[in-house]
Amino acid sequence: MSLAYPLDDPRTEHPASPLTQALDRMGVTMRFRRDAEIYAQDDEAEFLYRVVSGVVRTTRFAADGRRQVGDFYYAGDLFGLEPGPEHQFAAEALTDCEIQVLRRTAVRALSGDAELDRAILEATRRQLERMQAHVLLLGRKGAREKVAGFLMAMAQRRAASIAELPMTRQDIADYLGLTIETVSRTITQLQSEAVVEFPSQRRFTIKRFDVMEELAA
Amino acid sequence: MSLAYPLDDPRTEHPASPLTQALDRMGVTMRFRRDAEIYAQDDEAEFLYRVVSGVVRTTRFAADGRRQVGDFYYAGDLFGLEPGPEHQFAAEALTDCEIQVLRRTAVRALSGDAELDRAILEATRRQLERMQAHVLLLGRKGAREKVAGFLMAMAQRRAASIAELPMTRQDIADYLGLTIETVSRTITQLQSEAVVEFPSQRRFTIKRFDVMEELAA
DNA sequence: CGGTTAATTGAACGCATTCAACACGAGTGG
DNA sequence: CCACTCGTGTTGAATGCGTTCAATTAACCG
Repeated sequence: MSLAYPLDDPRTEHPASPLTQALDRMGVTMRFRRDAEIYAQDDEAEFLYRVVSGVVRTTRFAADGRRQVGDFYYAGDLFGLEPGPEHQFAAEALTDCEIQVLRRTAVRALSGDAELDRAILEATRRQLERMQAHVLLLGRKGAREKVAGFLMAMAQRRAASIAELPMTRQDIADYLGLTIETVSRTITQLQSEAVVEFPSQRRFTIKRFDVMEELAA
Repeated sequence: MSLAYPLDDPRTEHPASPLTQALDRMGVTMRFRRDAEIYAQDDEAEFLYRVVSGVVRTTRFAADGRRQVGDFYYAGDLFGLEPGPEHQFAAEALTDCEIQVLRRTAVRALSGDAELDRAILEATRRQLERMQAHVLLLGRKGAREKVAGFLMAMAQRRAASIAELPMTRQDIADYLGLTIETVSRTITQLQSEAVVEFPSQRRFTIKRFDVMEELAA
């Protein structure tokens, strides 16, 4: 079983919050292989999850079969914070990954620890912020703007000058509310305009940051 | 100065949470007239807000001048919970309204009150839930589905069989990532199919719940 | 090497947009 | 009462962009 992407992924080094500590102490680390389901849509929201390595995506299927990708989570990110008793989105392993899992009731038992509560609130706030950014992206009219916005966000996740896309074009399309063909065409177009460069299908660098910023603004 | 909509709006009766109590005790009630700005995009996020009466919308302007409507808030709803030090969206009075305002530092000073923290977390969770629903709406392909989804959500806010739309077609369009013309045409079409009925431009009832549910699913 | 999935490219279509004109209601003043 | 205005909403016709369907190419892995 060889991994498509390295498991150790020292991206955003989150500080050792009480929540991280609680997960380390009381959480169980589980492994999922590519495309395995971590939890299902409409499952009880009874656990809290943290990505140790790999990448996770959340998805929701509409009645007509269309799929909406909610978000992508990288090492250090918390997910499963969705409100309500049931998950609105399913969570799947985009790549093979390690996930720390903690029962919510365990968090609640630890409560009274105001710092822990605050850590969860902060994580929820971050999640909200990302959803707002997603709304902004989806609200954009043009495919160029959507794709550019997505690539900019992906590039920002990486400190390195070259960014990787662990997800397929289909994932990107379902995230942006477009089709694979449109995503592909748009990327090709941005390349031909020397705005971005794709040395391979899943790796890219931004050549004209100004143009991209303008599109993603 | 006559109001377009009644100020007393006993819709969702939120329970008297610690947060509500704190707002009642320490909050200041302010009045805004239609289209007045409650806070600006990129303002410091230093207050917490609660709608007493009237309706509020949050908006964000892109660099190209396009406007994205983030959400609509009714009596009892909390807003201004956005993460980060700055507001991602501006808040404006959609109708004349009364707003209770509470300094965040005041909330923080009251903290240690675990119940209060939990109330804020719950409000943030609800906000997140609404953003997720918004992402789902925006991700939909067709204008029919978007408009139907919006009308369903608006109808659910009202217990009454007849629902009101305090916002303009432009607001709806900017919320759904469409144009006013498309919103108008779609509504006309739904009417001609006897799926919804608009006795006036701002009031409607759903005639074929099954069809609407199918579209909004 | 095949075999399979992912990604790109091409051509025709369809839906939302754009630009423009018109309708409607509320408020104002003759 | 009518005429006028302004904001809001509806309707029409032509355009354009993303989609759809289809075929081809590229990448990955046995």
